[in-house]
Amino acid sequence: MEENKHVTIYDIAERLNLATSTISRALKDHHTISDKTIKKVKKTAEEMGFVPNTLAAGLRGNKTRTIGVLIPTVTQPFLSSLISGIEITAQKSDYTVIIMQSHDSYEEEVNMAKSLYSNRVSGVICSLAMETRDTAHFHQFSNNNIPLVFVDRVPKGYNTFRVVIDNYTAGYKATKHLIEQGCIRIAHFTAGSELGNLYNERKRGYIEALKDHNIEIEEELIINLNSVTYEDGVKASNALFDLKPLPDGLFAPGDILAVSAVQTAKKRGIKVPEEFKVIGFNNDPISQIIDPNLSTITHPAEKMGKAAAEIIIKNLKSSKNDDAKEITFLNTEVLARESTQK
Amino acid sequence: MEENKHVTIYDIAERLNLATSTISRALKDHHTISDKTIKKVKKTAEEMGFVPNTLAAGLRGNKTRTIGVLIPTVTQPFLSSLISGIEITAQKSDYTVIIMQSHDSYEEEVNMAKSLYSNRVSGVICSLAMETRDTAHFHQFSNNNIPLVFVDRVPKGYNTFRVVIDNYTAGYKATKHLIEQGCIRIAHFTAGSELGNLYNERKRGYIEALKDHNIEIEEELIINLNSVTYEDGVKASNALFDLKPLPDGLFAPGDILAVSAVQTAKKRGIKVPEEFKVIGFNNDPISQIIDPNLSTITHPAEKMGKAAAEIIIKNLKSSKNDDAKEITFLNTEVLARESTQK
DNA sequence: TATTTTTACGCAACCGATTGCAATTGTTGT
DNA sequence: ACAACAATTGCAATCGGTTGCGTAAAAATA
Repeated sequence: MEENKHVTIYDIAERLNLATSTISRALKDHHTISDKTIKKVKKTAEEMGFVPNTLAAGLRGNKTRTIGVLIPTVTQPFLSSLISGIEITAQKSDYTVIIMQSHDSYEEEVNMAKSLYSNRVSGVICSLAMETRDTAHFHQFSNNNIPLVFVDRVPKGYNTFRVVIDNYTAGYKATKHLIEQGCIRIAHFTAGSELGNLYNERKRGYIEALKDHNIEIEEELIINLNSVTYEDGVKASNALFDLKPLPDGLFAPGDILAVSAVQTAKKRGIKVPEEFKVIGFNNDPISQIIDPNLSTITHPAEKMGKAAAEIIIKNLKSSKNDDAKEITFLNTEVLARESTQK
Repeated sequence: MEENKHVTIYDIAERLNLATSTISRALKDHHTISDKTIKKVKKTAEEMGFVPNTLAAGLRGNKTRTIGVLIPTVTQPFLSSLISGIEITAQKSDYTVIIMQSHDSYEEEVNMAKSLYSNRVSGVICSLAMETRDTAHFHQFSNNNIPLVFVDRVPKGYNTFRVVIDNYTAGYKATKHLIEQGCIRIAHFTAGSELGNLYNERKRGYIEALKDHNIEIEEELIINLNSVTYEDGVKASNALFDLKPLPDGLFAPGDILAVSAVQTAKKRGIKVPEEFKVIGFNNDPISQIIDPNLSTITHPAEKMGKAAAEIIIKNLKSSKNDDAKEITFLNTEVLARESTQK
């Protein structure tokens, strides 16, 4: 096994009797270098198997062309699609993506933010951990002019870029859809109010839709879950089905929860959608697999990832220090499938 | 907005009237530095908000504590779980993970391998792209003593670490399970023989199991798919159900395919598992959602990720240049659920 | 008290690419 | 043929930690 040292521009320079500065410029098609030299350098670089050391370039230029992604986990369909979008866009502009999982832990998020900073990422895309209550650990980016984009689970009162959907409207639409399908006693699952309180927003939409249609809001139909997991969904569903006059609809703010409700209903002999209609959220793959197919709200994960990455890249190009950090809203729509059919 | 320059060890050195070498060593608890100084330095570093520049350290020390992950996509459940495992293990040893998606394209894989090398990753974990036929683009790692671990879809005839399951045995077990459940005409979906030919192995297991149980191998029951997708699964399923004596079982080497078969069967009025039993592969989330629940073969994604990361980290610690690159086999087992019930 | 051994810290080169400015060579104009 | 200018290329500093080696100060030994 050869212990090949990495080939550097010094090696090329020596071979061609040129200065490293010339090599460096030639490789980048700098206009002050003659075409002959450029060709010669590139050819030699290729021959010698030269691969630029991005560390050196990054250190010198103080820019790494790296986007740090800090999210709760990569295994949720929404988040893995988000990553996919980020990565595709980053790739096109020759950016590298570093991914870290907070596992919804505040402490890990803080450490990882520091780690990203330590890696001198050029930009950061983050979806907040559930636990996170304050965002001081992101100041290191803002203070150093490193573009920061929050996606989906975004903090309030922090002037940064945000890429989100309108959770209020989405919640409203989902609920309205149930009403239109004939539901009159509509339940709702919601989750602990975290910093990026998207569940609160969805709930708000739910409540407004009911109000607008003159349906009474019943507190017992709104169940608060500890976590958005299948297990907690089953618990909540059972609690729901224990109610005396059975609700006839459910707006679950996540497909996993909706699926748990559908399956629990089945087990208890409640027919979906005849007796009980369900609409989920996210359009996860499972929504099309489960029987009956799940009506749901689209959540354009990949688009959001692309949008976030584009914001970072654009912002990095035009180094004008925009103080206005716009919020990007992406559309959602109701996907009416079997689980809410009349 | 403050244009805070990053705090460096030079800043700390100046403030404390010490040399940068002392600062550097103090921050790492070097034994030649007095406890007093160490404490003082750490306190000051903290106060000044010092965050080490990993680029500088990486450049100088030629080690970045970064693991590059090169996989087809992050959105497949198996692969996102793999990442999760890698990331968890890396995190524990203070390694950073860089992720790149080849999208099953050979060309992208080549570029990204170069990009990882360019980023001077300390180690590489890769699952090959479908298109990939040769592995020359990985020599840059092997030649430079950068540990390289292939996972799941691994090349043959390349002396590197490999973390895999025994696809032959898994295929054998799956088929045997169907036989035990009473199937006598068992179909099989397989996919184009790529470099890391795990589908071939599973097929081999399928064939051997049939032979061992004196069941004739019928070529028409073995359907070759272009891609392992839901759409192609539906096509293959329809082809299968067009056969005159209907097969009574299917070993699908992926849960998506199995699900497509189950749903196609349902649509055509074929009862699962009464008339047609199906076993999948991977234990994807959908396997537990679909009705009937899908029997499947476990594929320990997270464990495989952890194992791969551990190999890299271990190998990096003991810099002894092991020429023996062991293969790690992880266990798989049959999860008997509804879709193969007698 | 003089000398050897520890202990604690400083000096300066180094990793590899980038870049402002200087220097050299080549062209054009007169 | 010579000045003026453009086209190329070289020099050397720089980014920020790291580390081998040297040295001063403190402690131990003679």
